[in-house]
Amino acid sequence: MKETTIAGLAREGGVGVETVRYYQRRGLLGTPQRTGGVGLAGGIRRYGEDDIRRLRFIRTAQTAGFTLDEIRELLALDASEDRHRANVLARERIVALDAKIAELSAARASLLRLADACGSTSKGPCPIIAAFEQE
Amino acid sequence: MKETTIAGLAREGGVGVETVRYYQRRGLLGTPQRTGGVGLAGGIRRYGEDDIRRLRFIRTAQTAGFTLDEIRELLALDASEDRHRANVLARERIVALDAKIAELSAARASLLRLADACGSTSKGPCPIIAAFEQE
DNA sequence: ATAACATCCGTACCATGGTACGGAGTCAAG
DNA sequence: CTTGACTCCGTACCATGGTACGGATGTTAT
Repeated sequence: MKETTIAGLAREGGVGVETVRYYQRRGLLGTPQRTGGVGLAGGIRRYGEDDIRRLRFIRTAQTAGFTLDEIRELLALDASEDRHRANVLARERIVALDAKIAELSAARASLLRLADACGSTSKGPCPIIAAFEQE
Repeated sequence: MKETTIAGLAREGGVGVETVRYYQRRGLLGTPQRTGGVGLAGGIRRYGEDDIRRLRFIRTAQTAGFTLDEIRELLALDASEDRHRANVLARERIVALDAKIAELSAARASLLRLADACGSTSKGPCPIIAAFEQE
């Protein structure tokens, strides 16, 4: 069973150590028991595969546009029986995502107009503002 | 010739007055000469169609993922002869946009898997983390 | 000409998502 | 058994893109 330290976890998740710690503070990742440690103090926390999966999930959920607070809810839901709530959150996000994708596609079209207009050999200023006007 | 105050400009651009003022501070919008005003002080600034177009451009450029600093550069470029620079910026952003659109599409697929898995009638927890795992 | 409302501007504050610092403790190698 | 790298934790700081406050001044309707 592969166990690692916070640095290993961060590496596996493609983030920095400080970011892992930040997620812990925000309640997205747990803080395992410290191992070793003399008496009351010290010791190092060890992380396993579950933590890595969890961290990776956080990153991909972020790309889906969930905020860290929403991701915290999703993570709580993952273990709960509330399938309905999970379903609602997913569908809401799909709608938002579709809107965002449409928006970006429109922006892409504008940029293509811009690049075309400013790629030609003719002289003079490039009408940047105008290129966005037919949105 | 339709002239308006900052509140009208903000309304036309779909933003708040404070946001307009923020863009002015950031150098994205100008501050026209104050009209009226007794002696050295006071007077109200008036805005025209150009300002409205400029403000709308800022908003749509933001949806294309440009930062306010980049938008400031675009606005400066709009009047300049540097067609090449404009072209480069546009093409760079198209590449970034394509990547972002692909990312969002992948996230959408994950969410659809999630909604499917959690929409079924069966009981138990909904595997939210797992639904994102085949990315 | 006065009340009611807008503008102007500086400054402060906010949310989000981190990133950095520094002192104390821990651990493995030589 | 010391040196060097890493961990832990609290706290501070950062960038981005705003939002709010408040006093002085300007404008407009009655």
